Amino acid sequence: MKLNPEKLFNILIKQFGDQNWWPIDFEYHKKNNSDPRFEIMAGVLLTQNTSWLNVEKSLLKLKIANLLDIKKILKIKIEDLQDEIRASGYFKQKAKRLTNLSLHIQEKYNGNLDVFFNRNLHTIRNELLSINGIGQETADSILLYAGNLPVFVVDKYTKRICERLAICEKISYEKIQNYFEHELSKKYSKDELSKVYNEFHALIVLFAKNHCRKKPICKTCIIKKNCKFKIHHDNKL
DNA sequence: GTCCAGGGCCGTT
DNA sequence: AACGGCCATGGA
Repeated sequence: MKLNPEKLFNILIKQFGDQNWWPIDFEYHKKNNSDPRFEIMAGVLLTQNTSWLNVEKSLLKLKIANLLDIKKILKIKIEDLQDEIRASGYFKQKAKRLTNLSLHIQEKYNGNLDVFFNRNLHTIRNELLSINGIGQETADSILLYAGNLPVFVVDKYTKRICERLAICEKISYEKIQNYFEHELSKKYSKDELSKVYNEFHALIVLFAKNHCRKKPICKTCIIKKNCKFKIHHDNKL
């Protein structure tokens, strides 16, 4: 059986169930009367090439300092912001990137995320891409998880899994994204797509962390019969 | 000690 | 267009 995006999605969701991303503490934002979407945007930036465990440390420090807010990010000194996010690495770059994003939304939309997200998807995407420090994956993760907009996110894991499971070749970000969105939009209605893309990417991350690592753990992998990756380290098959 | 993690920018070829 | 160096911390 040759895998395609829809089959992979069905296999993963049957095995692991709904993930209900983005991982976030909504209670904090209720108590604090703050916008959870900004925590998601900050988390997306901080997790660039960085383990989520380290990002959680930074997010916790930002909460304790009461800094998960566009205006407050813009108010404090950049050195102090760097200190708060040191645990998630590249802290000088990422402090600048958090500032770049905050400044953009503050200046163009008076910090109003409703106004920012309530526009054409591609308009927002191009705008995000124009901000230094935001590339395609970061932009799409913000659109999908903070904006609840229907975009399929392609990351390192998606590419790795696509190659190993022979779903598609080693091709560009856009081509993988177009392929997945094209296939899935044939099977799901417009209203379902945001949820499907949301769950799918979360499941890909989970599967890649648990099994399809750089050095894979194949013994307990549920899809190994479709895998063309040669080095099954712990595989007694 | 080594490897790796939910990328992106910038300069060179 | 494609590639390499760089950015940095902390867990396995």
